Amino acid sequence: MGCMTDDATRLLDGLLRLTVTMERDMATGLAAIGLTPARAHVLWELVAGGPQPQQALARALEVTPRNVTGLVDALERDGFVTREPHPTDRRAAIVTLTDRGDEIATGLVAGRRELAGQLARVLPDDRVTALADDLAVLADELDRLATDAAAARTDGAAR
Amino acid sequence: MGCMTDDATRLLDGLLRLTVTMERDMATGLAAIGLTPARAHVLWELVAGGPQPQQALARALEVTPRNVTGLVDALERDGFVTREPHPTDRRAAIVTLTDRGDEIATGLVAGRRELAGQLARVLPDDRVTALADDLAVLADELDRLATDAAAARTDGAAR
DNA sequence: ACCACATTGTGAAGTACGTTCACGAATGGC
DNA sequence: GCCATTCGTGAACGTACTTCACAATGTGGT
Repeated sequence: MGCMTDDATRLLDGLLRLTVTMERDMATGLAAIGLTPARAHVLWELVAGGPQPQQALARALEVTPRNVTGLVDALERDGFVTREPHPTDRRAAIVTLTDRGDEIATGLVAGRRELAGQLARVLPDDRVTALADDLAVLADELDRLATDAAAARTDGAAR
Repeated sequence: MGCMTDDATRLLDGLLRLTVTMERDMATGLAAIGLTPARAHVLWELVAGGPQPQQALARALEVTPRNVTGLVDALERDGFVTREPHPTDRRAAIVTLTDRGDEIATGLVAGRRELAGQLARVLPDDRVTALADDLAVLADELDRLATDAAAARTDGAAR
C-alpha cells in the first residue's frame, strides 16, 4: 500500500506539472499573436458555436455577462470580432468573428490538434489509448468528488 | 492513423478537462479557508523550503519580487505569516509561518495527498503506476517542446 | 576607509480577469 | 397597456501580475 500511495502521489504530481507547463505554454503562445487565454477562450467558443449574443457566450464560458462585455470590447478593439445587430432583438448584439479573427481562431484549433499529435508520438499507440481512457475516468471521478464537496458545503451553509 | 489522432485528441481533451476541474476545485476549497491559489502557493513553498526572504520566494514561485511583496502583505494581514528580521542582512525580511499558517499549510499538504489517494482508488494499481509513468513522459516532452518553441522565438527576435 | 556595484524590498502606475450592484432599453406575456 | 424578464453596460472593487524608479543596505576592490 505504501507503494500505491507513492504512485498516486506521482500521478498527481505529473498531472500538476503538466497543467502548469501547458498553461504557461498556452499563455506565451497566445501572447505571441496578441491574445490572452480568456480572449482566446471567447474565440474558441465562437468557432465552436458560431456567432452568438454575449449572453450565450457568458453561459458557455461560465463567466458573468459583464465579464464578456470586457472581453468582447478588447477583441473588438483588436479587430478579432465585431458586434452585429441581432435581426429581431434590438437589445442583443451578436458577436461575430472577423476574417482575421476566424483565421486566428482556426489556427488555434489546428495548433491544438498538432500539439495532441506531437504529445501522443512519444508514447506507443496502445498506451495513448489507455491513457485517454484512464484520464476520462479520473476526470469523471474528480467531477464526482467536486460535486460531493460542493453539496457538503451547501448543507453546512444551510444549517 | 486516423485512430491514433483521435486518441491523441481524446488524451489532450481529458488532460484539459482535468486541469480545469482541478483548478476550480482548488480555488473553491482554498476560498473556504480564506486563501487564494497564489497565496496558498506561497504557504506551500514556505512549508517545503522553510522560512525564507522574499527574494528566495520569488525565485521559487517564478514571479517577480514585487509580486511577492503583495502576496506576503495579504498573508501577513490575514495572520498566516510574519516578516521577521534577517539576522545578518538588514535589507531582507524573512517570511515565517505563524502557528495558524503552519496548521493550514500542513493541512493543504495532507489534503493533496488524500486527493491523490481518492483519485487513484478508481483505477487498478498497475494502471495508476503506468499512468504516473506516462504522465511523467508527457510532461518531459511538453517541457522539451516548450523549450524548443522558446528558442525558436528567441532566434526570430534576435535576427 | 572609500567608492562602485549589486541586492532587497517597496511605491507608483498599468494590464488582465473576474466579481457585484444598479440601471436603461427592449421584449414579451397577459 | 402594464409588468416582469432579459440584454448589455457603467461604476466600483478585489486579486494577480508586470515594469520602472528608488532608498537602504551589503560587498568587493584598491
